Amino acid sequence: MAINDGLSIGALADRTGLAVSAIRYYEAQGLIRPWRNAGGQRRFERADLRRLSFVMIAQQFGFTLPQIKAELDLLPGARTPTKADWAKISAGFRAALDQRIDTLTKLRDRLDSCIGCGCLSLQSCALYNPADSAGDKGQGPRFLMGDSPD
Amino acid sequence: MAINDGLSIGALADRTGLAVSAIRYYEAQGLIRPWRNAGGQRRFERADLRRLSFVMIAQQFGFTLPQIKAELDLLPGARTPTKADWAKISAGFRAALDQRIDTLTKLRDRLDSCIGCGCLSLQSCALYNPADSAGDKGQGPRFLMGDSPD
DNA sequence: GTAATTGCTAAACCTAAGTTTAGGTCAAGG
DNA sequence: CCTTGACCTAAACTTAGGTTTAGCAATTAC
Repeated sequence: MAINDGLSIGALADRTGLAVSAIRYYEAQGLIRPWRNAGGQRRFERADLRRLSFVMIAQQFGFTLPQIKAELDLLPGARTPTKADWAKISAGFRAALDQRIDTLTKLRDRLDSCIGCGCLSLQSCALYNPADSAGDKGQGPRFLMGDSPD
Repeated sequence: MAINDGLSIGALADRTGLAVSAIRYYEAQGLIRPWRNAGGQRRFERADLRRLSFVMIAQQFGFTLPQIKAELDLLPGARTPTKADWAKISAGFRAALDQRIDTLTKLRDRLDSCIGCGCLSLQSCALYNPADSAGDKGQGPRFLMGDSPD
């Protein structure tokens, strides 16, 4: 082990389970800032383990890398999240999650009403509500089932 | 209006709300099969309105285009879904939706337990469960928070 | 009849979150 | 010293679901 401590990228990959390429990519996106040893290789602090864990968890909650970076950048001194930080941030995660569950639940309710009504050619199909989409695929269509107003 | 009936791609775009480019893309993916008029332009049947509506709804439920194509291809004679078809298919949608809601609900439960325990450096963090991920982003990491077994 | 609109194709471009490859360097063990 | 394995960069490639552009052809409107 080198006197000049710090984890190599491979060690960090082993301990987080991330691919080496992913860690380099996260650095390119500004999520971590390793220093370099004399030979130009990346060296990481132990705190980066927590930082990367935070990234992985936040991804599970559906946040994009830029959003996660924004969260991390908000921490004073760009520090790695502490327990107290976590309590604050996780409350936000909780809210985002509630919202997603709520959206899907409403979609399910609309589906249920649609199974019953067989609305494959109705003027206004409850199944399509652009403002409350589960998929968030762009702006989306305005009419359904060939029943646009003539 | 041409004697030789059928909708032009622009008319179909207007009635579905889809972009013309999206409709051509769906054709390239095999979701619709328009014929061509004497001048080589696409002409669509009115049934394609329903077909595209079906595609849009299925997308909301999180299905990919290949999956949607598979559903459509299963219909006898590759026909456009009828009311009876819809009842069958929508039951499958309902199940998929239930599953997604369930996954998110479990994630929320894990988050709740994690807010309380402040587990930012625990050996086994309930927040990471690769087999039940909300994001489905590949295989994912194996350890969290820098506590991989040494 | 002519201009404006709409349609055609093929290929390039877009985002997100990485992976892969090519060609070369560094570090550790014997 | 020498080999092997880990590491380096830059750029290209991947998937999904399309959009944009360029250069023409067909249709429609006046």
